[in-house]
Amino acid sequence: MGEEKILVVEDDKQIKKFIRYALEKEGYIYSGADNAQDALEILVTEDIQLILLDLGLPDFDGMEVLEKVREWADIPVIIISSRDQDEDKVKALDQGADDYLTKPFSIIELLARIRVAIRHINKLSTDNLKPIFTIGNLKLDVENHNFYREGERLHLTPMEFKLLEILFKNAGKVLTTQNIIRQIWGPGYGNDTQALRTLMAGLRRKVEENAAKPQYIITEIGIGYRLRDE
Amino acid sequence: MGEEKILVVEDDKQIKKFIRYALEKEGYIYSGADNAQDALEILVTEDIQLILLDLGLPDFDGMEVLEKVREWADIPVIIISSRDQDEDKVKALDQGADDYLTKPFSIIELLARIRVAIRHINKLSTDNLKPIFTIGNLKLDVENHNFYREGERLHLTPMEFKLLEILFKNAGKVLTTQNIIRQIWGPGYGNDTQALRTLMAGLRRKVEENAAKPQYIITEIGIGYRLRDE
DNA sequence: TTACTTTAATTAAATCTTTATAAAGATCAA
DNA sequence: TTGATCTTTATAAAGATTTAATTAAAGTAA
Repeated sequence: MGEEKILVVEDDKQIKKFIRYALEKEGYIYSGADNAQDALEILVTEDIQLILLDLGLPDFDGMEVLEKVREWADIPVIIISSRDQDEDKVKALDQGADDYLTKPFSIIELLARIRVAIRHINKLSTDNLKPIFTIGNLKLDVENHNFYREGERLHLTPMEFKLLEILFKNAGKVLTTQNIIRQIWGPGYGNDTQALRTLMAGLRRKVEENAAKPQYIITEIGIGYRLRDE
Repeated sequence: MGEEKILVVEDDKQIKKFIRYALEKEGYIYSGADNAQDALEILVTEDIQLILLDLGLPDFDGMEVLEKVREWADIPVIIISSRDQDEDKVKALDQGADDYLTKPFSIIELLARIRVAIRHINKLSTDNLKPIFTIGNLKLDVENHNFYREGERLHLTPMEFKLLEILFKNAGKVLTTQNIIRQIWGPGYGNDTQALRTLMAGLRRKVEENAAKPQYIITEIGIGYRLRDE
């Protein structure tokens, strides 16, 4: 999130500076062009995720840039223009622009519309929001709620799954029993370490080859547990 | 193309009439609601492709409609509002709206922005278009609304079909009961897991050889259901 | 009507908690 | 270092609780 590279095509230095400041503050990577020629150059050499395009450029009309981009890629394009005629907006939007802002515009609106555009591309690429953890021959797919050992899917109870997820999220680190208990049973739960031990025994029976000699879930006596992560 | 059904949520009869005329002239199918209540009602009963939403509604705030819709589906929403404060725009766009137009707006700009939104959903749906699902000896033809087991066509009730479609679309993943309920009955529906269980029993009787030992629709106790996908 | 959906009641199953006991590790005096 | 003792952890099994499946009956809409 927030690491998208945005190309700003605008000849007014003042406005460009202003936009650059706002974008970088939000965590985006900025790239700038003063004219159509440079913009197209940057587009083929850099990995741009979104374009902010002014229509009034010194060399070509911004519409030509839009046309060239659309021949070639589906990068979202937000037009920023001083032309406020409806016909201009319609033409640009039908030419493939994703949004159209008229100058002067507020920077918070611009940023919100950038977020909308990025949401759209993320939906296209069907990003996996939740990670898939893999350690040794164990695999935990949190998104789809699946656990595999040596490629074979094994059933975990809800609490076993939750416990294993906590361990995976902190792989390599030692978690205190109290910490784990609080994460599973919530705060206000007594220090019922016995319940955790029982749960742990059941989980180990499924995770480990030999539960008596754990290879993954290591006990740190007097402290808690740790998932081996080499 | 041009046969999308558009829901217009707006209490001003004048504006609604105006928009209706424009939409129908463009070949869209019009559907109208005066308030939030009716809007949600229509959303669960009709197959809506796009929503034009006024924020100033008589019963609830339009933002609540937006929130409910987003809990449940990815239908594009274009806000049409007389509130022209930047903060309102940012809030709505971040809440999941796809565009924001301030009244008074020109009808040609509205139509252009509708075309942009529809372009987006068409891009989404052509990328992951799978009209006929097959798993084991089950076949689901969503396009023609047919279900086959071992080549033999079986009748499913509308809700059974919808449920099976959801399962097929997420084959291999575990779907929570709450998630399934929302997808079938729509937003604002209580956590009536019992209705789902009954529906599931009926579906299993048709899908499974032996409903007592399901081979396809697996129960993940404490979580939800999963369609086996190997 | 007829087919479908929802509600309700009963039965069944899986999961969670508790308890008892065994095993492993730590401590300390001689 | 050794062995007695205490502390901590592991496992198994019984009981309690939660969750799901099934069936039948009542309500709804075409």
